[in-house]
Amino acid sequence: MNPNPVIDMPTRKSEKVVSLKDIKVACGECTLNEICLPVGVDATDLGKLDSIIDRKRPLARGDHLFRNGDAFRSLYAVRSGSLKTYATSPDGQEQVMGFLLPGELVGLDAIADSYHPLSARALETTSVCEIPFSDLESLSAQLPTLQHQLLRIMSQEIRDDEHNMVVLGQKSAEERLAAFLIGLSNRFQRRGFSPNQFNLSMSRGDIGNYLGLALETVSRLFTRFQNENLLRVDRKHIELLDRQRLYTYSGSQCSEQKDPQESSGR
Amino acid sequence: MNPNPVIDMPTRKSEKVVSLKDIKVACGECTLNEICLPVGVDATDLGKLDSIIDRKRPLARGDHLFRNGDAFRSLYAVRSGSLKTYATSPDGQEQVMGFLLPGELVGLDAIADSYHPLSARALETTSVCEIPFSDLESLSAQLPTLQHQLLRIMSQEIRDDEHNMVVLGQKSAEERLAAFLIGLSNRFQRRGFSPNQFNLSMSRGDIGNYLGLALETVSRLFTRFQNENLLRVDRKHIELLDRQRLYTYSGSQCSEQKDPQESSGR
DNA sequence: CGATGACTTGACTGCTGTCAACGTGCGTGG
DNA sequence: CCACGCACGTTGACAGCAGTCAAGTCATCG
Repeated sequence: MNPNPVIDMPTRKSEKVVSLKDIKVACGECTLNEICLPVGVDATDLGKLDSIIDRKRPLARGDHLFRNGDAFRSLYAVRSGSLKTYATSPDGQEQVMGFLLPGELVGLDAIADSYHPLSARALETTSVCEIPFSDLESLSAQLPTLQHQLLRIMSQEIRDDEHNMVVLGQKSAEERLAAFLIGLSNRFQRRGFSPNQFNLSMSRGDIGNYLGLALETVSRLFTRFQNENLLRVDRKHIELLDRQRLYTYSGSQCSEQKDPQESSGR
Repeated sequence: MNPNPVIDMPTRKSEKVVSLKDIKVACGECTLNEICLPVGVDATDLGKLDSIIDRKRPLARGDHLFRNGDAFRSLYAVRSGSLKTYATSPDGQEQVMGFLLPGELVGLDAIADSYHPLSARALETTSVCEIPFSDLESLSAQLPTLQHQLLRIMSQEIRDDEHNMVVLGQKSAEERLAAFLIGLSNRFQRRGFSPNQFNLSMSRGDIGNYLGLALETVSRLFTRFQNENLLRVDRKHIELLDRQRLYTYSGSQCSEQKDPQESSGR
């Protein structure tokens, strides 16, 4: 139920102090290392990367990883769980900018001006790896594959954002939701989860906000898609019944988060 | 009229072959070097950067710098003129993704998968510096300031794209156009042009496409803004009469392309 | 078991897209 | 130099998608 087959993690509600060693899992043993920062980095160099990374205690649902305006010191890689990032407008309105799944990097937009333009909040129990940026920069200068992978990840983020601009700028409500679901499905698949069945960790309101739609519209579309036998939805649980047709619904050219790095099997 | 006070350039219509030396201007002498890739790179290292950069002959209006699907080998820095980037959907539709002004880098979205996901086309006579990416990567590993600046530029791009997502997802038509004009104005100012008076090198159709609006809507808004004495518009020429009020119109929180690097004075 | 928050459904309004006609400026060619 | 044609831009009429407001339902948790 809780999408977390990746890492053993202290039981959710236990407040007892957990030794950091217990949740420390080296990149080499992390099942995400084929889609995360270490891609292409060989075993010996992986140790150097490991040594700068700090595995933190899990965040509870609703906890902030950082807030809009915080000084930028580190990037974070999601290890398990999920996050949302959002901007806050002067009048207090929230604008959801993205959802982050295991293996994805948060905070790339903060490098430019050394503070976080967005806030990041856990949507469920979530653990992250903290990667101090100055260390990462030094290490990148020494490890060409690491430098390359960092640039690739940032490039991929730019491309994904461009894709989102198309979705937001040109697509109808139903196309947006379809594209969103296909994108999520692809991302889950890439992480070894079922592409046809998953739980949404975010609310309807978050989805609507992210897609530039009213939450009522999202809700209506879910029931419509269900009536058309495209999918089955039960509260947070989604089952895609006809991924192909859903893809067509999305106005095609939807390939959000499609395999960025094809290196080893799986 | 032609926004090009930056670099001497061969006369527009002359078809005679121009020696490459004639248009070769080293980064050190380029007035854009305070907002371009060389930021922070000192004089001696600038020579190394220079040596990998290839200054090409100017593109004519309508020429492609690269096309969707082309292999990725180089980034390009705009030296003078302007470009638009756009995606092409399966059905041949164009989606404008951005407009590029002097000092800005094109092609950052192509690093991830080694081909260009977008096409780039000159909106007017435009010259660019070609920067072979493999050379840039090697050099970055040697020059920490160059590596840092490259990461900053990519981070800035991500942030700008996030800003655009807010504009497209949440803003009304008038807010979008106002935000677009404020953003352009800021970018012109940064390059030493007047922030209150400039020429649009792109068509109404391009603007609408970029903002997710029908070109008719863009046209209507221009006349409305003019009637409200926010600006004066004559064909391609725009004069902003009340930047403050236009900013308010944009739904605020608009700071697209605001001063990224504040290092040395003017 | 009641309260709270998330979600669903309905009715209505309005913004913005579409279709269509018309105006305007520029380049081409006579 | 003028006339024509074309591309680009403006303006108007109308319609439809999606937002807003509002009421009602459902699940979860104390």
